[in-house]
Amino acid sequence: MACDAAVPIEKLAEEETLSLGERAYRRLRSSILQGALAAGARISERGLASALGISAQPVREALRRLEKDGLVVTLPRRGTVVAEIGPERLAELGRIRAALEGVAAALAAERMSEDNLVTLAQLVRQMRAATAAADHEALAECNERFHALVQGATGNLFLIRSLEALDAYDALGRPRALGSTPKELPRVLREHAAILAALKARDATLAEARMRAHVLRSLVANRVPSPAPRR
Amino acid sequence: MACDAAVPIEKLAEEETLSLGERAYRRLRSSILQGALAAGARISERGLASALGISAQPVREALRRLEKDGLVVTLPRRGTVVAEIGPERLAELGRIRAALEGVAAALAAERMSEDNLVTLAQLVRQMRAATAAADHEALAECNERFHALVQGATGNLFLIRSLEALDAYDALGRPRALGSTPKELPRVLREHAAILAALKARDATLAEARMRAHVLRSLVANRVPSPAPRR
DNA sequence: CCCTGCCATCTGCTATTGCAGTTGTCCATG
DNA sequence: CATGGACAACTGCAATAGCAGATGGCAGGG
Repeated sequence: MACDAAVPIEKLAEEETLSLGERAYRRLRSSILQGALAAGARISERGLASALGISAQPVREALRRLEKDGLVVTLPRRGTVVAEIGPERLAELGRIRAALEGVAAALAAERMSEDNLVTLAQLVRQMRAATAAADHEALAECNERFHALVQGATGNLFLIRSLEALDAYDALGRPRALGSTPKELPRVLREHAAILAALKARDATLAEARMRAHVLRSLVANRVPSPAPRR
Repeated sequence: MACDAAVPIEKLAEEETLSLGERAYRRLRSSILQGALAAGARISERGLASALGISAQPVREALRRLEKDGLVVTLPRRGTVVAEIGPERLAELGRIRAALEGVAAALAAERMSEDNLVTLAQLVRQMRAATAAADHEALAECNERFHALVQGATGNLFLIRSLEALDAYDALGRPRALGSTPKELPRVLREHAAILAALKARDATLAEARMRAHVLRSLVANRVPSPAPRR
């Protein structure tokens, strides 16, 4: 079966063979998340289609998926607009995220592979170095990989998808203002280490509690100055 | 603006003016949930379209939405099949549900209206009567309304949608086997009363803990005999 | 008899076309 | 000048037609 082919087609095919609807979805999603499409902006199926150089069908499909994500709302026969999300809703979603990440940690504690635990330990070491060097960028990436690994270890698609959707909300509600905290770096490192310890010990309850508290603390640390308590 | 119309169009229009895609989605979803479309069954866009007497487009749209729900998986260029869900996944989803319902209870404790609390109290009274009469049917309905009210009181769309999706999974994984527990009726009543008390006291932490424990207990009570621990 | 290659058929996917409801504008009218 | 109604330009929605890729059976060569 074509053993002569020495070039690994599979790699580059990842981005090229995706359906147009899929590509439109990802592109639109990132546009919204990065703020290129501000909240409340009106979107037209046809207009967007011609802008992307494709038909209206895939665009419509992408919009439907974004609607399921809650990033967009469609008014029948009137138009589609980018969803808006207030600070109070964002706080609620943060609490939901904390709960879900907690469950993810609990599941991971029960069934995470030893290999994954080793990888997590490596990540924590990298975080320690990044913290010492005050490298916010590296720390943020390690943090992301840490959480992604824990979530992925659960193997639970529903959980992963829900957290991805929450990520989207999070990025949507916090427009461009995620400058990592200045002196909170040691706390982040310490908490991840503690979570890792609980995972290694296969203590689901402890892992859940620590993960949940960690996420909650990170949320209050990262939040914008204040919604200026109106009324 | 057409003030002469004395007939409330809005009511019956609910089912008639829905888009074909929306109707196809609901119909397919209920078919899957009720077991008419068994897990693993193959679905064809064209076939289903002709069966429903509509075009393939709305059907495709419905399938995409179901895919987002996790009720269906699509293999590119090969076909679409109804998702299968094993008992272990079901248990995981139960824990996720418990966590989410816990957060819902916490949010509800903080912002639930007094009217809603009164309604909940009425529901608990009805549950007491149903328990005394051993009316499983009525108890189940009260239970559903209780939880729906708590969830709705949060006003959080993401939370509500996630729990709806979990309901779907639940119904999918537990095919026709939800005969309420025989002698667990008093426990259900007691726990709901306790949750209501915490909500009345506006104690978010307590409400969350009680709701979560309640859901977890209901899950282990309702679960099938045993997945027969293999290995 | 078994394996290999081809081809009819089915699949999801995309483009094109047109329909029906909504909105905003412009002109005629009071 | 203000107001009401009709027309034009949108919008999302649906149907039709045809594309490329995947599958299963069938025939031909080993």
